[in-house]
Amino acid sequence: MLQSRPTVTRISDAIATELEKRILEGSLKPGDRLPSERDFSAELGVSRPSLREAIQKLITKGLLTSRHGGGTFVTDRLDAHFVDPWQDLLSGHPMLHTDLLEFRQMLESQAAYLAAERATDVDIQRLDALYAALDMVYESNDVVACIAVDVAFHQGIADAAHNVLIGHMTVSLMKLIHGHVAINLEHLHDRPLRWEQLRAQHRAIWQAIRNHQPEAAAAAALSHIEFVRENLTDATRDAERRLSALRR
Amino acid sequence: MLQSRPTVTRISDAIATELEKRILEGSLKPGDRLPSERDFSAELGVSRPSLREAIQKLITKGLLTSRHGGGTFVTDRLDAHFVDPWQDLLSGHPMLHTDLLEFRQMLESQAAYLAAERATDVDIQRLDALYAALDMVYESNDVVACIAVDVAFHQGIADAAHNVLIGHMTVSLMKLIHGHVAINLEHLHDRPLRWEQLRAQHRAIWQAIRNHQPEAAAAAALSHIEFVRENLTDATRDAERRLSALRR
DNA sequence: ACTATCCAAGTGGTCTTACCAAGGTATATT
DNA sequence: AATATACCTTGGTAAGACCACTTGGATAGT
Repeated sequence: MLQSRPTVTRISDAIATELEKRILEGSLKPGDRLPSERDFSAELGVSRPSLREAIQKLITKGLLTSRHGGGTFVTDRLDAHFVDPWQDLLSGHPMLHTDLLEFRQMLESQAAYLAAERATDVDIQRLDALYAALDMVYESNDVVACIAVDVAFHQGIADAAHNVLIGHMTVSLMKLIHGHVAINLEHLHDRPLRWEQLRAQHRAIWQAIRNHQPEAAAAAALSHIEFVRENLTDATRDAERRLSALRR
Repeated sequence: MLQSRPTVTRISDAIATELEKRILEGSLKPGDRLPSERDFSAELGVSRPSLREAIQKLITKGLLTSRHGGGTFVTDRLDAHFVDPWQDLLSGHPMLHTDLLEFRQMLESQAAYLAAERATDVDIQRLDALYAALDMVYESNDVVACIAVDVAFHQGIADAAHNVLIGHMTVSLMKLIHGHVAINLEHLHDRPLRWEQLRAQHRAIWQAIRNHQPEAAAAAALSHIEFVRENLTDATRDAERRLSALRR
């Protein structure tokens, strides 16, 4: 295993690029812990020193960190690089939320499109589970759980798109969005009709991806975020109204 | 010797920094050959695996190179120091190029769409200037200038979209893309027909934005990147062909 | 005497084994 | 029940052996 080396003749290099690949593809997510060196070397079919050399390489690249006696972990530097500039930008300027939603609309509709094209059987299975969880949790009144599952659902779609950049971008944006989703769900909480619409939208996206209908999936995702946008403006208007009422 | 480790608990790190120091100080000049791993490890008073880990680290940093059966040498060009983490990741994983272009296609078509909707008079003026410069510089054979203006043109479109995220994202991607644009233009340089197509595509985007035709602008941008994608696959295939010819 | 071939020493690359040191956990002791 | 101890797992280091490749000198053929 792993012995096929394209141009390099150093197996530690092969291991390093393999690990890089797994990190980029997302099978090794930031924060994940690698198997122990002994187990992992056995699993890869290489010796422990070779594995170590590869790990050290990636540590110098900043992709991994290791704690003596603890384990070796994937750094979250990749996401940090993309998000950091925006994080403070957004927190300081709430008016950027519309920009964010616009961007999200583009990103998620494209993700849905590609997911419908490329989703594998395991992707479908994962989405099925996520949708089931989503449907379930909407019955309860646990807003926190709703957010978590909602985010996981959209992230699942992005992963099914099989595009590294889309995957990482979605992760980044979701971290930013977290707060918005809270506002949005809060606002919808006592509006059963719209709550029901939301479920229908998620269902439409899910079905379109399942049936491998790219155009339909993209359209469904588009109108879903469109719905969220309208709702969010409602919500913020309500909030402003309350504020001005207080000032009066 | 060397056992005193300031903050790090990893002796391979200590060795690596020590070697770096020697290289920077000049006691190890570019082109110099290191002692054999066995001798050197004995001389430093460390084990060979530790020395090797340190050497591998410096190899990934680009400071050393090793030839199987030959020896380990100090690299003669020390420019490899400042590398964008994403940059070398991309160069190491060609499969990401397709992902990147796919993402760029989505991003730029959306940017063109929004730009056509929202471009102000000053945006238009700036785009006019950029397009004029682009048209001008294509006459010359200055590839470097072509890249710069090309990037500036696309960045101008992104700015005209008046979405902070799209703007920032375009800046980030353009930094990554720089290399690709070079390959692409290089490849097109002696193909006048395609060169002409490229001009026509830029012109189409520019016109559509000028005339505030969002759909047309998006379509033009889409087909433009599509053209680039096809071209780039051609270019990489050519490059591979040359390589395999050399190996024969 | 010259050339071409071959072989052996030296070098990086890999593997195995063993031991040390730092976390973490479960258990026993108080 | 709270604390402390022993133990197990994990990363870090070391030593020795073997393999694969490079190199250069010795040898054999011309």
